[in-house]
Amino acid sequence: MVQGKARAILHIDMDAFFVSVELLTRPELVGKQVIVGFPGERSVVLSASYECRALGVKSAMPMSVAMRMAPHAVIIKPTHSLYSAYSARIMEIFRDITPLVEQLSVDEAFLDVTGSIRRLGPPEAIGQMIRARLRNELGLPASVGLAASKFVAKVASTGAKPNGMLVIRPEQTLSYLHTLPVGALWGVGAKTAGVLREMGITTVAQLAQTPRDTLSRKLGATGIHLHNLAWGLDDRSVETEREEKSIGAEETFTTDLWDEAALRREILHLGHRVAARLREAGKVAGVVALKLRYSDFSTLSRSRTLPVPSNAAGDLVGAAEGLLEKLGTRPQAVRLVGIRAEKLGHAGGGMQLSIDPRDDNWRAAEATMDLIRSRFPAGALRPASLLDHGQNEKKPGQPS
DNA sequence: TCTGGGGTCCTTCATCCT
DNA sequence: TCTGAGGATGAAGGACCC
Repeated sequence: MVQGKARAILHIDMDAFFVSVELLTRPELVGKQVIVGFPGERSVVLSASYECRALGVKSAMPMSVAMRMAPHAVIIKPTHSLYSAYSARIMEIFRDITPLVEQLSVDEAFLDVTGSIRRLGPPEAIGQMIRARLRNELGLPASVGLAASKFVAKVASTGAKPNGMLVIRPEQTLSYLHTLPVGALWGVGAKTAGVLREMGITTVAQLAQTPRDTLSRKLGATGIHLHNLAWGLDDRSVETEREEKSIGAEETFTTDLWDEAALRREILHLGHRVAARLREAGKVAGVVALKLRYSDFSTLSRSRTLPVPSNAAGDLVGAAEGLLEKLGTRPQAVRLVGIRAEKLGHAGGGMQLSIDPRDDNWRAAEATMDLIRSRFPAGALRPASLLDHGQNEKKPGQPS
């Protein structure tokens, strides 16, 4: 909703972020077809250079399809630690401009620069300044959208790609939005687009002209939300604080798995990964969820509330194994297994009490493992039950 | 073409409690 | 003691995003 003095919201989105970071150390690949992702059969494209995108390659596309579309592309395995490091430097630059930064992911954020105008000049100039700093200080291209609301700013940055800036003034909002397909709206994916198509709606303009009741009947609250967006109504503010609501880990096997023991080993492995991340974040889990995906891609999840919130791997693994047992025999081979910690609380507020002294020993052992992990490379330490087992189930290049 | 891994949010259904 | 309504909560699944 644009009322009174219009806000100045920037949405900044790095261009082909993973690829751009990799090219910093491989300048010979600039201007070439480059894909970041695992070359394995079951992986997907994480990021593609614009030279690849011109051939139809997109993020999240199966790697096998991408390689067919761009057979000469150079494939680079991802270096997530590097992307995190650059992400931190990008966010530093943003916070140098304004404290009102809402980080959406490693490579994009909203900035409310309404209060920075007196100090730094008009928002257009601030946007260009940020792009220049990203380019000069980090060597990374970014696209910027400027509008009076988060949603329109995001749409604008998409329209600005690659390496550009698009300003949508309040009075231009509707004429711009109504030129777009419904898929441009945040929250319209393949399914919702399909429902809308069946209703004869393929553009934002058509969506805007559809009665709210009709949309509500078909799509529930989503329909009302989309109708608001189609009229440019979005008064959400830039949120600087965000608390994690869940922490999880999952693994897709190179070949689908029937072997019970191998499945349990993976659950043990994932449980330790999740528990370590919980401890690192100073959190405890109130609920543990187990996720299985079968050969036919059908997915099921089961969850269990822990008697006492915990961040000990033993507790997470125990709950996940209990859920697995409750499922009984599996109708198909398993393609993916995952564990997620939910209903997170702060660790330490109420230290877990246990009647079993062995629990304290385990917790002490896990705290020691955290310490060793922090000083030595990842993967140097793992539970004994994971040694010399199950290596063939892992995807190539995946840490274990 | 055949689908990763990390998340968030929403809807629906079941269960418990008053 | 039985029954039904309605709210709160938990569990499961789906859709979506990057």
